[in-house]
Amino acid sequence: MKITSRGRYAVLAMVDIAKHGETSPCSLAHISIRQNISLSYLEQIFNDLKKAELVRSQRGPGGGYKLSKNSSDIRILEIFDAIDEKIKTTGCGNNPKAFCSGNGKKCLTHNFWEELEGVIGNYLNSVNLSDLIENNAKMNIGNELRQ
Amino acid sequence: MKITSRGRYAVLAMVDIAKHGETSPCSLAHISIRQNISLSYLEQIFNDLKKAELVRSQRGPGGGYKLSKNSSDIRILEIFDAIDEKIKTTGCGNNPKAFCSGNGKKCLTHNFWEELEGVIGNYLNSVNLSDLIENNAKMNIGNELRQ
DNA sequence: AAATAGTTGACTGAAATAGTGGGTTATTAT
DNA sequence: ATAATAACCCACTATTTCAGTCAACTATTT
Repeated sequence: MKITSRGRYAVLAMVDIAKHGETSPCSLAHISIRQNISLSYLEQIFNDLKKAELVRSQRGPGGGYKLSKNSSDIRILEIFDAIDEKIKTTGCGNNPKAFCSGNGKKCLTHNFWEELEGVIGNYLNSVNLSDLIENNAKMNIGNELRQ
Repeated sequence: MKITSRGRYAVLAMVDIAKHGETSPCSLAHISIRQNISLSYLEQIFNDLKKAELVRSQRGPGGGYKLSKNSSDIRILEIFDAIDEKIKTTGCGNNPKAFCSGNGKKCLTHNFWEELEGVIGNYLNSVNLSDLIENNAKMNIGNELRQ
């Protein structure tokens, strides 16, 4: 069970914007340096984030990206959906026409995997960007400082 | 976020044994047919399950694998651990000596990913093999039959 | 002795992932 | 106007992981 770098980067970059982009937009170049993520890779990711209308872009000097809503209104699950980071634990992808074994029957573990997907999805849906920033602020007391 | 086939197969095969191997051992050949999993692949997986002492083997005709404990005493998380299906959502793997960025600092999202790992781990630890069989029996009422 | 079934290790094809690189277009500041 | 900036877009590649195969060997039972 792993998360792709793409997924991790997307969330990290969004937190970065939530933190630094309150007033003026954040350029990908800055995010790239602050969070140590390849610029070209960020471009691809933000293409998707923009399509999903989680961010707005501004071209030219002084431009960059801003969140399209309040940071407390952007849930991590939305970011996952935007970049197509799927939560997929079943083998069949829940296609009711061709369950697990392909013979229309669910395998012995199908329901369990679906429940696991639910557990993960619920958690990702319960956390928003502003939670992450607050959590970080709390944890920083007596801990390493974060960028 | 995906689970590997290896992980899915391991749990599925263990449920199969829990269901069919009460009295006499289950051969991998039978599991292979019933659950539609490549025999050679199963062999690799059971090598690990045996090392972790989740199953006992019996060679020769009539042989096969049996659970080494009661099905209600085998938690899904143990199976994951046995076959090295890691729950890994951080980028750095939680190595305290070289966090996320490699400079000793945690990234902005590190704590969040760790919490997610906790949520998933807790769930996998809360379910055992006998739960899966019972759940299936329940769901079968008014649902498709399972193999 | 023959059949069964676990044990072991090397190897392969395919797919996904992560990342690079080059060029284009819009906007802003000088 | 022009130069700088930064988003936008597309094609390509290297690496890794995954899933599965193949072949040979050993122990056990009938």
